[in-house]
Amino acid sequence: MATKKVTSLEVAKLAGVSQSAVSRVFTPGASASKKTEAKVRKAAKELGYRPNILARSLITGRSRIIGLVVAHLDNYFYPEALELLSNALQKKGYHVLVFMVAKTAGSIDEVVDEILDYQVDGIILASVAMSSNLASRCTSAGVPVILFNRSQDDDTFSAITSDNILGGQKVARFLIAGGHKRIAYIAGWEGASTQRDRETGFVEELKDHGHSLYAREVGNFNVDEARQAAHKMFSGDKIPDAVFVASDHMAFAVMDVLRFEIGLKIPEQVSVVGYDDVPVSSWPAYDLTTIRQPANRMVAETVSMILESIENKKTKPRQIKIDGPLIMRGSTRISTKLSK
Amino acid sequence: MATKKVTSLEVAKLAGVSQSAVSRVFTPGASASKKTEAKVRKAAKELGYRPNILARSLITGRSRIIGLVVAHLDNYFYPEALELLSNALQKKGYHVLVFMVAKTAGSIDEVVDEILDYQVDGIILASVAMSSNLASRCTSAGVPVILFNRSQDDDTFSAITSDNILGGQKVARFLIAGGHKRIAYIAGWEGASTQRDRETGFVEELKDHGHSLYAREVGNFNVDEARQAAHKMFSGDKIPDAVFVASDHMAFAVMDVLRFEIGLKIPEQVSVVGYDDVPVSSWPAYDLTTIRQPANRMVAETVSMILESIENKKTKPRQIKIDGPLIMRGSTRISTKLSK
DNA sequence: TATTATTTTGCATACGATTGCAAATACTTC
DNA sequence: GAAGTATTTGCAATCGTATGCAAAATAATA
Repeated sequence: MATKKVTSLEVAKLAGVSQSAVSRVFTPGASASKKTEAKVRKAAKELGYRPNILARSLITGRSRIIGLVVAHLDNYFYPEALELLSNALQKKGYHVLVFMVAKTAGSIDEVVDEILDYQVDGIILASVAMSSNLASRCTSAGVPVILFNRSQDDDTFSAITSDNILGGQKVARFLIAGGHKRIAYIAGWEGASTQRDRETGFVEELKDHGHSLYAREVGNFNVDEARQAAHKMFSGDKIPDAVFVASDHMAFAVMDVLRFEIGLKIPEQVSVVGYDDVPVSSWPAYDLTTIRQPANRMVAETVSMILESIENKKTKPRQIKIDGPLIMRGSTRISTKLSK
Repeated sequence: MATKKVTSLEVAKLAGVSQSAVSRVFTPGASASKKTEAKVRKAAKELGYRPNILARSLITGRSRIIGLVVAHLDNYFYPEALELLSNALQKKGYHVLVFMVAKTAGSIDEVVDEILDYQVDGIILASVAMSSNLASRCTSAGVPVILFNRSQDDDTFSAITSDNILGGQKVARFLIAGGHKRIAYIAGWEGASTQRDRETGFVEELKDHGHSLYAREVGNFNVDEARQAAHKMFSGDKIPDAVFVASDHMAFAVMDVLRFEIGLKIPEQVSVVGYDDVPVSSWPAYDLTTIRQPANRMVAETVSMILESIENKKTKPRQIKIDGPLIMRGSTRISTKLSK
């Protein structure tokens, strides 16, 4: 009934020691004799005492909270990443405070300010950009910032991404090797580095092999817009025979339009390639060829990097790109025989 | 460089007022004259001051943090719910601290203990059960607990769910009306109230109409096990003509098995119904008939209920069930001869 | 203008822990 | 058993903010 908070002082009284002794027992790396430790532990258990993390944070200056800013969870790559991140950080004694934002750049600064209010030990920005103005706020506050699945031109930030340029190249080589002649691209949101890199790698590699982009539309990483893009792209008489879609999620929408609205056979008439390798991609209904973003390795790098930055504020920002394989599935044809 | 924390004291000095004055300006509902408020605001902006939430929490006893415990994000209902929850709470000035847990009951108590360490103002358990032992810890700590998408037999907890019993009934009526004769069920994890309620409503309603369950397997809310269940269920010679699957996610797996491994036509040979109405259900490749869990309303109720409990500790626990419609799509046939 | 009612303000304390310092205790070693 | 070293312990200050209380300033009333 009475919402009683058990404090270290009460434990101390019960155990017959000083309050500092109690604190030392619960502070890793502090010295206490076996005897007092035993007494304190016993008293603590009896009262149900647990240290107040907030009070501890106030004095140590570390909250063991990591702020995570994430835009949408609609791309199923993020739930996966979030789960892995949270688990990995939990194992290290940290926890994740989640902040959702609209994609519009304006609100992000505001949100990061809120984050800083919580005295977080670090910030992870998932697929979100940040004004350099605010960036300096963070660094001057001593809070490391890491970009996850996004990079920014200025290398003031650490950033973890898959190797999007290389990924785009792989797709290009794969489609060319498959004998495709009219290769198209459906882009994500142009403000995203992931989008730009995927397209750059893809287009450059096409060019290097004497191909050029046969068609291009923009889907903005959005299912509805991807649908429209597919309609536009495949409405004429001379349609592409392969399309690289900048994310799996858009690719699913594109496949649905091609199959169920336009009536094209995949992969016989059109090959479709995505990017991310979210779980749905492997489901037989889509069976989508795609580039895998190795979420577990990306998360592992992110975690180790942010912890390192927390330990040692001097660490220089690094950009890490993690290579991911092309997962060949049934949405692409590989025969060199031409269909038209 | 110098990781300087700006404190209210520094602002006070610059503004030429006392520290309390600064505090009052930033404390909603405290009194300060226009003049000092202006001075303080100016100084604060100049120094980039923002109140330290942790220090504030220490004294007010409220952290404006809500602990959210969630098991897996693999069911795509949860990302959606998480996003809505986080957004709604953010609007009210709260933030979500995420704790991932394994589904095994043991670890949950441990996690809730960790949560309490952060002095959270409330706890939301998403699809997770809790020992009554721990429950009393929370209430005695004055921390309200709400179950989201799960209920527990003892009504010591507030719980928000969709009306799973009614949902199961709706599916039964719908399948019977569709003229199905051999109606089967693939269950979720038997430890979940959602599973039990869906099955209860379904089976009872079948019985009331003179039907009984033609077959039953268990999928444990798990894609792989759902696959196996489908294989088992549809391997004999006399197979069901309709199957209700306890979650959309499992239903997708079942559909894939039926179509691509067993070679059955949906809905001509088998009707499939799911539960949740996750976004994928409406995608043409699945086009799954399902019961919608109204995530937005569930979240709205959850938020208003937890805030209410925080304001007024005396509130009695309530169980709320929210009705969701059956969304009819292409995975089920509707008999032309039979009608009601 | 004098007097009272109302705000505003500063002082000092509290929230629940950590930690440097010095005193007290335990342990070695001769 | 005494002297010296290592360990444990309590005291007290501290982290950054909120808030009760009394004094000061302002507004309201006669």
